[in-house]
Amino acid sequence: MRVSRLMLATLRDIPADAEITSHQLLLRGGFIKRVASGIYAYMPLMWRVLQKITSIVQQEMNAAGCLQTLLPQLHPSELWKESGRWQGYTAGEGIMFNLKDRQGKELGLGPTHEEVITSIAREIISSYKQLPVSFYQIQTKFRDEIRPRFGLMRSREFIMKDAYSFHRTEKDLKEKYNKMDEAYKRIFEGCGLNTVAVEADSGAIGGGASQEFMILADSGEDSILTSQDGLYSANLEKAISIPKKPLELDGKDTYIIQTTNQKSIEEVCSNNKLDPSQILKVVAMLAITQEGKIQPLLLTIRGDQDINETKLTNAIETELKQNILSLKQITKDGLISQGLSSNWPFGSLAPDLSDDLLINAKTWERNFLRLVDNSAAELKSFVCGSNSIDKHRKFMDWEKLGGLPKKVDIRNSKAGDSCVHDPDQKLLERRGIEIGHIFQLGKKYSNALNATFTNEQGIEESFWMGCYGIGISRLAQAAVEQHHDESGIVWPIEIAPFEVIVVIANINDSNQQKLGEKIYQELIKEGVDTLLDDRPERAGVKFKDADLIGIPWRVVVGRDAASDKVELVNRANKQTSILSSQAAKDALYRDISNKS
RNA sequence: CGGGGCGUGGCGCAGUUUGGUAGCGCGGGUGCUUUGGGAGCACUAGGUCGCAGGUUCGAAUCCUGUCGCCCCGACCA
Repeated sequence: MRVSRLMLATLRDIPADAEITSHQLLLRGGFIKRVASGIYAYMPLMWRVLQKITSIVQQEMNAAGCLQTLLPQLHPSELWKESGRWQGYTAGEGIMFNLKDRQGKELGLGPTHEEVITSIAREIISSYKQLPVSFYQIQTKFRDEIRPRFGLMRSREFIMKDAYSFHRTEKDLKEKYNKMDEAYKRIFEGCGLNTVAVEADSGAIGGGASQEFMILADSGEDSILTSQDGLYSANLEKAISIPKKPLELDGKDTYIIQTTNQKSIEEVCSNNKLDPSQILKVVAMLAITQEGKIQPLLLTIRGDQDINETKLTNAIETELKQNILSLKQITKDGLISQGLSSNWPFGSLAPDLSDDLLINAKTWERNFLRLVDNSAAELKSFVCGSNSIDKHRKFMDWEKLGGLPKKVDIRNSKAGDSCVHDPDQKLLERRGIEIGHIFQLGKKYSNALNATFTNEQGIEESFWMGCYGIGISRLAQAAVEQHHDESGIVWPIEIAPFEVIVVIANINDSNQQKLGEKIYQELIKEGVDTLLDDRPERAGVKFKDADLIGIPWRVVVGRDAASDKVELVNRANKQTSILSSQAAKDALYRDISNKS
């Protein structure tokens, strides 16, 4: 391809609406154009990158025995109602774009494809003899994100590879899961990326074991906790750890301490010579379920710890056996709108707060779901609220509070905590961009959609399912986030839009022109993805553009063209060597064939 | 949705406080010069100042409404 015909439109200034480097560089290099918030056009250079990623993914998926398909983007609501996800995905803060057709039938624009693939599997798979089987597709998905941001990192329309596997046994599923784990590692390595695999929550998709693949970057939206020895790493949502030891509180005889105007843990501590680890933090919240139930919650955790909403949501779902749509704080306004007294002793709440406070609630459940985090449950003696304003109780224990509520892990792990696998190891916190996620779904969807096969005994059984995603367009931008310098993008050669750019320094010099053309033609003939910068620009402009768009190798045909000498420049390390044109080509063939 | 910010040629911005001929840099076109790290000179094209209403002799500027975009939080590949 000739740069003169490429519609290359690079920008010198940083577009105002791009925050992170990778987004800025993709816009400046003309790789993407924003069409609306969270909706982007992939321009020719970007499309080449996406195609390269796609082909690496296809190769590994095919090698892992997955069958490529292309599933519809328009999904009938019936399927999503069968799985029970229609309401959650469309109502309120749901992320599924949805519409009605001319008959008034409701349709959703696919954010993910469990329902579609499961409904197909139930029709075509009837016997254990057909199992296992895995399908995958690479295509555009739609999610009406609450807040699109950072270009392709969180867009409303994006390209994703998703795969779904069907098995007769859990063991078989686990084997596949491990195989996919390996395939994923090869894919990311094949794309020239450094990734970290972390344990993850399975989130809205639901199911069992799950693992995310992260690209480490300060701009990442996820927090990752990793042990120093590298043996443990998990997403913050999922991470478990041992919190630091609480300071002992010695004393058996409970008494009231006056805590006037001391609302926060910090205030109570500094005024009464206490440590946050000696205090119970009690939080009143509401959980809104998919069935419309509004459940008041009374949550207790150690004062120096924080609640993890993902773990909390999971714990409540287990308790209530209903899906949670959202969680929110109980506020005075909320109490008033329920016709309840707004005089709750916020700031002095205790785990034994009476259900009587809810007795006149209009739409809320009239009792608290009480949960206590392990960190608080383990305290022998502690300070806690007294359920009356400005008073706390010192030297309390769980017996005096009428026993321990349901014990759960709803605590955020944090940097500095000890690891479970080895308490001598401390957790470190880093930021990451999630580019892949593999799940063991189990039977959640096959049960919901009644997708069964007949086993050897002639008995119908639901499929064991797995699901495996890679954000193709996000991966492309994450690659830029990981590989760039002050001059622009430094594409890993495996996914670069072109492998080589031949720059004719001065197009008016016929020696340069002829030699440049010749090298270009020969590289093309050898199957090297080559770009020829044949524009009548000054050399400096062409160098700047080549650096910005990040082509891994640059061949400069310039002053010494008459004596068949060219310059070979490595974009990543800026190393330059002056070679005969043949030697330069040989060097390129060597490097590029090593990589592919 | 809550909080913050911004909409002025393709891109980056000034002008808005205090109403009075719409400006600068980059980019585009033409010509001459230059030709290895975003060249110089000259000429030139390109703007309903997001949109709608209002106030005023007069609105980019003041008022009201509305739409869009970006950032921080809840969502996720």
